[in-house]
Amino acid sequence: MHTFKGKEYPCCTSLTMGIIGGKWKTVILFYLIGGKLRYSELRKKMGSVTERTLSLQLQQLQEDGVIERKVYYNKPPLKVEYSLTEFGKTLIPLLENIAQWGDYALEHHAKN
Amino acid sequence: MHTFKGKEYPCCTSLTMGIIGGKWKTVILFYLIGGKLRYSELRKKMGSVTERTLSLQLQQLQEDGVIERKVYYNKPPLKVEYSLTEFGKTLIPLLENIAQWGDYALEHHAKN
DNA sequence: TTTTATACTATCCTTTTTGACCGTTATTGT
DNA sequence: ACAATAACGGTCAAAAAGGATAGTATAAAA
Repeated sequence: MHTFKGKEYPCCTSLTMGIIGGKWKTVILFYLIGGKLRYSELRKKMGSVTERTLSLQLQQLQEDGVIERKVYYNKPPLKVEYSLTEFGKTLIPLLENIAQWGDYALEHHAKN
Repeated sequence: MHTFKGKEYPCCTSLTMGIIGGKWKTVILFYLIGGKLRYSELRKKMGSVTERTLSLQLQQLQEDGVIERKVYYNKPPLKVEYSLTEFGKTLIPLLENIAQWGDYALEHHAKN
């Protein structure tokens, strides 16, 4: 049994999944590999997500320390940018692996 | 938008997560890397899972074609063994990557 | 002046996931 | 005779995740 940021996980694989799991987190992280993005840019890239869900996921990723949020207060309109932290960048090889396997599965087993 | 086994995913990363995501699936798959295991062996290794949840997860992994179930009817007691399919074996590098990152996170960021 | 854009938050609700607990069939060990 | 093991499935309930919709503040654009 492992503990990370106050949550308990039965295995090191489930710890990873606790951080990047769920319907949208890997999608967000995958887009952020390319560099920082504003809230609205993320939303456009991820067509079907609702605003509430997106901001919840962003909050959780921040809490786990994998992304950071920077606000530019000078001269509205408000500008907020999200990016991977140094810790979050250690996820990049894994995220690419996940994306590659998804592509592979589609190509080789997409009968239906 | 991608479709796999009748389900829709907005991104190739979420397709992968749809197959290996959830609280227990990576744990099961990770144990199966070492070779086939009986239902009861899996249960002992995964202390806190309930039987119903374990069998549900096993069913879903079968439906997605990553594990297979073999029953030995000759001479009860019933014996059932689970193992990775050839398709499931293509997940091994990814699963190891996931486990390694979990370990890494624990070592470097386990303040609490 | 109404609309648009930005970056959210608040409610409420539905769906999905997970857990607790019990029942089943058959056989071997004590 | 009775308990234990094996491998589940069924029912109910709680918890977690996700979606729909609307509202906030500010300022620039039409």
